[in-house]
Amino acid sequence: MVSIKDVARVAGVSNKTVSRVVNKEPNVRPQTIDRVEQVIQQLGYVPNLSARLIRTKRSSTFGVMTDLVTTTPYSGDIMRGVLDWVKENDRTLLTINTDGNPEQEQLAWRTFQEHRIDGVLYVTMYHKEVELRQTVLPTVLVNCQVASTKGLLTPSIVPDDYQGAFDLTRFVLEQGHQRIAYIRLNPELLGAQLRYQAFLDATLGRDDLTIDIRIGMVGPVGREDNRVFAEVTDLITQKSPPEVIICGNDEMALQAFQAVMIRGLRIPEDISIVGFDDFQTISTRLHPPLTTAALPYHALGYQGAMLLESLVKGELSSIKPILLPCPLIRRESTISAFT
Amino acid sequence: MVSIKDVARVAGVSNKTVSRVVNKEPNVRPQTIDRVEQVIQQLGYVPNLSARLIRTKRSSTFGVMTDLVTTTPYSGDIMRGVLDWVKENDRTLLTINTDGNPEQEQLAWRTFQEHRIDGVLYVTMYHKEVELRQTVLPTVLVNCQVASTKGLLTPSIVPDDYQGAFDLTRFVLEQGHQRIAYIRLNPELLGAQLRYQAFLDATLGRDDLTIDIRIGMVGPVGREDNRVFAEVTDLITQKSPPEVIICGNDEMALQAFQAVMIRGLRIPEDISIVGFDDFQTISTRLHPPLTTAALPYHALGYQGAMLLESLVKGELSSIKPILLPCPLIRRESTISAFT
DNA sequence: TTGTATGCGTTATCAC
DNA sequence: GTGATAACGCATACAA
Repeated sequence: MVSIKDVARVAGVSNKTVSRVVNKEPNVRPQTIDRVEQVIQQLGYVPNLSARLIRTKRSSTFGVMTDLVTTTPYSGDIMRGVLDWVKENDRTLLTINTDGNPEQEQLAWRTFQEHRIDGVLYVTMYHKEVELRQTVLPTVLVNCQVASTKGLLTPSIVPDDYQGAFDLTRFVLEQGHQRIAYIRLNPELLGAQLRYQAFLDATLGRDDLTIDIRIGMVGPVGREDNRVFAEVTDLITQKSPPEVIICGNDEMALQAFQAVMIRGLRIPEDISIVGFDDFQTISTRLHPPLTTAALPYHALGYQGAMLLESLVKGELSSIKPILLPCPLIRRESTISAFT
Repeated sequence: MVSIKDVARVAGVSNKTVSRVVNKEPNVRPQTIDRVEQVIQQLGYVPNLSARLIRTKRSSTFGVMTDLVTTTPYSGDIMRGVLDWVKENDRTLLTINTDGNPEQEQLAWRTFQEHRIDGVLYVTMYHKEVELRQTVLPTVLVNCQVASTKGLLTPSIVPDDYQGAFDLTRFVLEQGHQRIAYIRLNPELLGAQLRYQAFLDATLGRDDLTIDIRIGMVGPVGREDNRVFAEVTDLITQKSPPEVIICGNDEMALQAFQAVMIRGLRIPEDISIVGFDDFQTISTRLHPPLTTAALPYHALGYQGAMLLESLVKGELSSIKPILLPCPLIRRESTISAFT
């Protein structure tokens, strides 16, 4: 492989001059620059970042550690966000999948150290609480947060499930609906708890409402027992069925749609349905398309990387978790009760 | 940062001896090994891979270059497959997203060279043909193949869309159906062409069949105009509607399901529906679950990495594209015409 | 404006 | 079995 010395020899200059040209340092005569660049082209010289790292101690590389336990495949957009930031900021990305396994995480930390990574993004594919064993390297949590108070030293960025669900519920109430069904997500998910709590808070003190709460899925994350279809079927065959069904997420909304359609009811004329996530393959492909709240996956990754950069540079002022809004996406699966 | 010299000094041995212990080379006394390992623990020494690379010229790192233009989010499983192989084989992975943009690809190749990557996986998120400008590094194509004959030098691994669609069609015929509708995918997709051709070949010469072919989506990949719902509605309101609808993929099957359900028809009693991809969020969440063919995403990534390893080692005998089967997944959205 | 000497953390060579 | 020393490709300090 051709090195800086080869270039220097052929160009008839010293190593240092080549180095200056490559790194665009000042104080080189334009003619010399030209000549050196010619030789670089001609020999196909490409600088060796590893050699540079030994001297500078800055790898300009971030590591991503992820569990890849996914509830919706769109969470892959987090990675996309990270990759986009990294590309725009001349860094590179080392990715390791640990399946959420502590032993594999241990190995991952070690690998990152061996590569002299500048910082680590600890990414989970669904919003959850984690226990962080070690942070030998500057670390930012993406889509997850530490439970214990001692972990407050690790900055994190998460979606604002509470705000999203609160806005969604308020929207439904503004539509004038009074008989409301709520299908809960797997309580194991942190997002499920936040969304449910927001629903309760947003409906608090409204005694004019009739609220029917069901549990849609239970069991270990990713392999849960799905009861949504049965629950919705039960709901709509009651004497006085709900006017609107709020589903814990879009995947559940898909189930609800089918249960309703098979019964010959129309959406939204007979019953309104809302989801959560804005899982596009579902939300935009349903007839009618789904009113939901969007999880800001791409932004989580992008801003998470940004956050890590400022952490690495020591420019981070506050350490408290950053909440990214989940905007209400209003589509045609909901209708006003007043019309 | 603590280096090999620090360990050597504290342990009272030479650099080389520490190196021997770290790399598990022979010819070191057990006692010496113990002592050195103690000091390594004590000082928290972690070898610097960059420094090692300078000497050995082997980075033990693969690069992944991907366009991330995705038709189904499950294609992320390709990355999962790659990550799994890489983890099991003590390599690390550098990922760059190019959005399929040639200029960004250029930069990506350069970055890989700067890092002295051992080999590159060129991954596309849907099965397509690509033009490869340069392969300065050992490269394997995953989920894509080169169009021109000169590109035959680059090994590739792709799903066998043809086989999958052929088997699926044969399965439908064995069920005894004679009035068949086929909803075509965006013809831009290579998979769409292969699947359609397989359907034609599998039904060739069967004049007892009534075949109705529709185009479900057209336009640029990822932003296409979706006409499936309208086409299926049209199909089933005809005088003699099809007994089975073969959809280009699962996402289209979702549309077909809704069009059929809204009309009050039952699946599969009144009409059978099949998809392609085994896009789980859809295929297992439909009622009834969908008969389809599975795209082997994980295997593409996993075996692609394997392929790259043998290419790098110079052990690759044949260069012709590897086809991975798309197995038939038989679920309840289809029924025999004889019952 | 340019060059020389030295050091980074590791492995390779060869001598002891 | 073990160690001294050179070498890898580059950057830094300093000299010219």
